[in-house]
Order: sequence, then C-alpha cells, then structure tokens
Amino acid sequence: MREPKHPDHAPLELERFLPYRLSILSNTISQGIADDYQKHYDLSMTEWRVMAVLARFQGLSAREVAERTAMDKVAVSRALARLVEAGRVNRDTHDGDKRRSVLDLSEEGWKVHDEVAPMARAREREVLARLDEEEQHWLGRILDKLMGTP
Amino acid sequence: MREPKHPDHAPLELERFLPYRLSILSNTISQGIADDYQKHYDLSMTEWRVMAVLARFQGLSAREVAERTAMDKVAVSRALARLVEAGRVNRDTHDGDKRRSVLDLSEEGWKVHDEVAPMARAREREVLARLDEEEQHWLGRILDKLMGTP
DNA sequence: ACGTTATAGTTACATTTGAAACCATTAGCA
DNA sequence: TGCTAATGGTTTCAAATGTAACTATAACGT
Repeated sequence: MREPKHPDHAPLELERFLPYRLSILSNTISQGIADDYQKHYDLSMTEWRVMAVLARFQGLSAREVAERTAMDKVAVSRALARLVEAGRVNRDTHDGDKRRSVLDLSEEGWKVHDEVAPMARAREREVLARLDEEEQHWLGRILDKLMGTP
Repeated sequence: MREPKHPDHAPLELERFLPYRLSILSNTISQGIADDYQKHYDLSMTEWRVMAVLARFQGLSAREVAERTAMDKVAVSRALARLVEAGRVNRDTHDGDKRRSVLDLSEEGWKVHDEVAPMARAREREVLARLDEEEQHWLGRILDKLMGTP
C-alpha cells in the first residue's frame, strides 16, 4: 500500500477528522435503527420522526412538527401526506386559522408507534452499552454543549 | 403549547434520543463546512472526501477510495467522473490490471485541496473550541470506542 | 487452454431530496 | 375597508442517491 505522505501539502486525515467521524457514526446508527422498521412497516426515517413528535405533542401544526424534528417543511409535508394516506395520522384544520393543520396519531398510528418506539430504544441502549458509565455521562454532557445555543 | 403527555404509550423523547441528536449535530457541522466550499469551488461533499483521501494516499484505485471514504463505489465513480472532468484528478490505468484505475490529484487538484483543507480544519477547531480540554479528550475516546470493531 | 466465477468500474432507472415557485389564508396597517 | 406583506402548506422541477444490471478484465480450477 502507498505511503500517506505529502509533506508540503498538509493533507487532511479524514479518519481523524471530527465532522467526518461523526457523520459515519451517525449514519451507521440511524441506518441500523431504520433497517428495523423501514421494510417491515413501510415507514421512512422522516415519517418515523414525525410520528415520534406527534406521540409526545398532540395537535401540532405541520410547521411545529418541522421545528421539533429539525426537518424542513417540504420534507414534513411529504411525510405527512404519506402518513395520512396510510391512516396513521389524522389531519384536521385549525379552528380560526384555515391555513394550519391540526395533527394527531390515529389509533393505527399509535399501534405502530408502540411497536417501533421500544425497538428504537433498544437500539439506543445497545449503542450506549459499548460505553461505561463515565463515558455515557460525558457523552451526554458533550452533546448538550455542542448542541446548545450560545 | 400542548402538553407532552400520553402516559400509557411511553412516547419517545426525540430531543433526548441519542441517534437523533447525533444526526442533527453531524448534519449541522458537515453542512456548515460544506457551505464553505460547495458554492465557491463547485465541489460536493463527496467529491471533497475523495480529494482528501487522494491527498493522503496517492495512486489509489477507485475501490480503495471507496473503502477509505466509506462511500459506495457508485458514489465514488460519480465523484471521480466530475473531478476528472474538472481537471482536479488524474486517472490512469493500472499496469498489469486494466480494470483498476490509478488516481492522483492534479496540480489544480492540489491547489483546491490546499485551500479547502485549512477551512475544514478551522471549522473543526471552532466546534472543538466549545468544549474544554477534558471534554475534548473524552469525545475522542468515545468516538474511538463507538467506531471500533468489537 | 477453457469455462466459470469474481472483481473494477460504469450505466440506467427509480426513488429521494432540495430549492423555488406557487396557492390560500391571515395579519398589519393606512 | 382595502391593500400589501407575511405565513402555512403543497406542488414542481432539477439535482443527488441507491439498486440493479451491465461491460471489461482478471483469477481460478480443472
């Protein structure tokens, strides 16, 4: 194999580069979880995220869903179209503002949620199980800090 | 705002869910960096990753690039097509195995690399600067562990 | 040497995603 | 009130991506 050397150019070491590593790790984990339900429930990751926030916050508008999922409104619109079509989400119109929708999981939606959520949690535990107590603690703290709004 | 409550369903708290948080963080950081060069250099993130590994390892084949970037071979093929077209990468054929290509950054490619790499590194530093020494240490250790192959 | 299998890489097609344009409705304000 | 701007949401079109099929070359086993 060739030598990793080119002194006068200071090449980037991709495999030590934080953004790259985070990207690989994140994709690996998220894809692993998605594989658990995508095929079996015909449910995309974006759709699942929408369902997850609707499980916690009932009656949100599409815009509010977008905020809470960090997805853009087009993605949310599309996810909702499929979810409503599949009978997993009920969509009403807001009284007094006909632009807004009022979203909720349907019975069927709750059923899916109650099966997928434990799977997702189990996967999270598997990942965390690779770290000891102390590392888990620091990870939480680091994420809080990096994702804070200073 | 509505109350986050639905006791008999144990909804997932997305904003505390590790895979979700990692995904948001990773996308925010990577996109921030990409914004630095995408428009200005007409260079996609995948193309940049290919250039970065070719800066470190000269004469790789496309398959080897795929391995080192964790991209699939189709993505690499497409990135290379554009990079060669743009005159940023030289592609030769391997002596003794006409299937393999032998890839290197061109003069022009090095020029781009030498401008983009410092920008990327600066961004990484900005992120890390939000953590203190100890946190940086733990982050590195945690990533090593989570990305290891046990 | 010859037929089979495997590998490197590209192409074709379908699906996903993103950006901008686009309705419909509401808010702001003269 | 009536006009303009802003907002919620969908649609449209182009670019990005994934999967499978394909071509060309090389490796393997007999």
